[in-house]
Amino acid sequence: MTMAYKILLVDDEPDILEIISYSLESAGHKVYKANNGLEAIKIAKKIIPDLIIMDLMMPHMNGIDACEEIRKSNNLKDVVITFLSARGEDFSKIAGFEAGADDYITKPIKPKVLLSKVKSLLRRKNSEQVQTIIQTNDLIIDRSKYTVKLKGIAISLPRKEFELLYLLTSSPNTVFTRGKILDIVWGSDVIVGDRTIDVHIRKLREKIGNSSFKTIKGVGYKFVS
Amino acid sequence: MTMAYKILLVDDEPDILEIISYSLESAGHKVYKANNGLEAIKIAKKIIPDLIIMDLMMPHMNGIDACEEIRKSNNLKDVVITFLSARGEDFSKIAGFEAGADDYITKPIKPKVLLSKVKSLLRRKNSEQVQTIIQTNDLIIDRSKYTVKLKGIAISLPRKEFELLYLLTSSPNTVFTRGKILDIVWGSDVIVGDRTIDVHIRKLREKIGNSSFKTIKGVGYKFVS
DNA sequence: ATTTACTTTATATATTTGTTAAAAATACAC
DNA sequence: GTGTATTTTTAACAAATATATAAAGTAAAT
Repeated sequence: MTMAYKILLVDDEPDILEIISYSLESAGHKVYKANNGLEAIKIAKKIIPDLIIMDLMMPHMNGIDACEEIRKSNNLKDVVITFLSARGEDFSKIAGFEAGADDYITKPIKPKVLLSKVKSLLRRKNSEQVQTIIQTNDLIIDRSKYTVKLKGIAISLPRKEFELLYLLTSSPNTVFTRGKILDIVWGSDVIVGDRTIDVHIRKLREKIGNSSFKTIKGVGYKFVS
Repeated sequence: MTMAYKILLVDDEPDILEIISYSLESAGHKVYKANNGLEAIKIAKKIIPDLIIMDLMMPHMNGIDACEEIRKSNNLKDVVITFLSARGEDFSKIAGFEAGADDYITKPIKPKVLLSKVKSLLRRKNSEQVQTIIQTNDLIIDRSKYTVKLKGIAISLPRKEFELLYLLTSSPNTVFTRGKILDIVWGSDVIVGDRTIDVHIRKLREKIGNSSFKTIKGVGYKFVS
């Protein structure tokens, strides 16, 4: 009954990477590896891990900067991040929390300690989850599975379209301004034009039905149920 | 649609001040400038800006101290404050937000990024509005949802009509002069004729009912409940 | 190499908003 | 009450804006 999680492991020492990954994998998790912060960000964006375990000191990009960068990404806001640090790096530890880390583990790493910590971190994450399934007349949207059913038939939506649909259906009959949509779906740091939203709405209309999405000129869009 | 905000810009480098202020001003904001923290506090207390963009490192008084000082002032508690920081400046200082900053922007500053951030910060501030739902005998008006229900039936109104209805119903049985209506619904710097208001009233009368809107000849209109 | 997702751009289309002028209503003086 | 001046209503039109859509470019994934 142990759920398998995606864990991203980031360290520049191959030995550490090996040791930790072995113990996590034998606990049934799927482990991805990166050698530095830059690589970590790249992989994280791709796989959207449940947990990131990251060394503080690394070449190219250190853990704190990487953490900061990761927290900026909309899809990765809720990922649990924990740092690995050598004993005595007290100051950095504090900085790590400010960067958005959830916990830290001191080297040398004892597999047992690590596993129990991972378990507790992921449990915390899971219990914090909000509403993941939205139902309307014709739609069933499952956030955790990333699936949409229209009148019982599964349809597949790319990420942005899904997020947009999810946002609009989360408050039916409520108008969302383009600004708000950009903030939530794209994230406040992303710069895309307003027309981009229109195009995604169009795609949703094609797939879900024209009448479900109402344009409020001069204001924004709403999902009608 | 584009609301003009008061933005206080604080930096000791005249060039930066110039560049940022130019891009903010061309976006329609009113920009005030200060060269250091002390000056910033002085100006802020006077003008009560909507947003303060402040450099971290400045002579006389640095950004963090100024920020703390500003947060102490009662009138300035709700002002949005964002720091400017050079890339690589001690992260703990920036990300701590202990001083009460809401966000930070790293130099070098790209105007597009800045504007998008400003937009999003100010939107956040604005969305913390209070009363959004107005109820009268037959009407339910929800500002945040941008919806109007007349005797339980949803009707849709274009923006200006909605704003006008919202204004009049926000104080039923109170006469609004055309001047006041123009100021609030159209904005004080927009120039449209008085007849325009009459026409919009007419449209509301068509949709909501003639008797709801009373003309006070020579004065203005009121919503009767 | 091909497909898929996302964004941008330009043009077409639709809707909202604003103006005008004649008609109607109202206020007021006599 | 009647006439006159003033203000508002109304409808039709003009102008300004916002959105829809197609097409094409970009980047990433398979």
